Amino acid sequence: MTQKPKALDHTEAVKMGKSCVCFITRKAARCITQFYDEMLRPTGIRSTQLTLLTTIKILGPVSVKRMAEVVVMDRSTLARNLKPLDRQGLIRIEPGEDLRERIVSLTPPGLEKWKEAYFIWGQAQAQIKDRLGQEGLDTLFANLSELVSLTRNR
Amino acid sequence: MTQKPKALDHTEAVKMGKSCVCFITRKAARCITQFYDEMLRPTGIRSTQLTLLTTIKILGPVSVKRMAEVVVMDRSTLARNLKPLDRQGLIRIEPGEDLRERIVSLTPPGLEKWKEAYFIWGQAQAQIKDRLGQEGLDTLFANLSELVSLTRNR
DNA sequence: CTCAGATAGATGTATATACCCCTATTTCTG
DNA sequence: CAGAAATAGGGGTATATACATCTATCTGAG
Repeated sequence: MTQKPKALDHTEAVKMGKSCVCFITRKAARCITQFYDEMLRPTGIRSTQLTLLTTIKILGPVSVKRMAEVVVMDRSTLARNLKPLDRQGLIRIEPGEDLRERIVSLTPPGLEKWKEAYFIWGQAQAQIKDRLGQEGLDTLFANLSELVSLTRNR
Repeated sequence: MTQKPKALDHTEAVKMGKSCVCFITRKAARCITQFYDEMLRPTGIRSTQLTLLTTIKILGPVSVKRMAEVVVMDRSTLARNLKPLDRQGLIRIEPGEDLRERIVSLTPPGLEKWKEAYFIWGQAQAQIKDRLGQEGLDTLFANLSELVSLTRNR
């Protein structure tokens, strides 16, 4: 059989374009982020920031290190992502008892902002649910969680 | 019934942390990107860049505008993401017949780099498949594609 | 043919992301 | 207890991402 390198390359490229988990996941993240961000626009915060506010709300005063573990984000990334929230006065960052640590907590304005954003988040989430159904949503969640743990525990 | 605002807030926050599609998708994208990037490290290119090389390979000489549509990426984002590839000499960017357009194409070194990276991509993809199974992979793809089209066609 | 509107990119700005290396602490070991 | 090892963050660097706005070019209506 004669080989046709060019054609073979092309087939493989197409296959990759259609089956790359990294590509589709990043693409979906871009799209879904835009969707939520657009809805959150009136609040002045973005989806990532809402995630962080929520995490702080749940974990109470918490160190950057611990937060980073929970949201599965690089420590330096998280520290930088916290800055806009700090600048807007939505969170407080102060040294902990262990002076190496920074303890993050929600300010009263931060709590208000969270409530405002949570309301809109509910609307965005409902739109997604309308389209995927609760079952589709559950499957998606299970799949993505699997992906996360797959890449974490190696 | 007496209301307990604080406790209610907390419950809602936890619910959001556990069910936010945007959060889980972004988290998965971070994890999977790190996974692929780590494997691709020896090649000197990253997963996003491999995606772009592949797209260029498939679409042949193509305008930035068209490419952006295909990969579902903002035009300005794409233009900036192409720069590292251009700097490394893996792609060529030149004016099209329509002088407003920039036409992107793969250089011979770019093709070589693509082949090298494709090989590694296959290994990464295989590891994912081992864990999710072909079926799980298909479901994941379907779910995420649904998410993309959901946010695109509104 | 001319000019108004549409289109493709480029640029400014801001956030998001991670790696590497450095510093300040803390903890552990001899 | 003193010095070594571990740990938490900070800052540098580079890429990834999008929106708003600007410029150059093209196209279509008159």
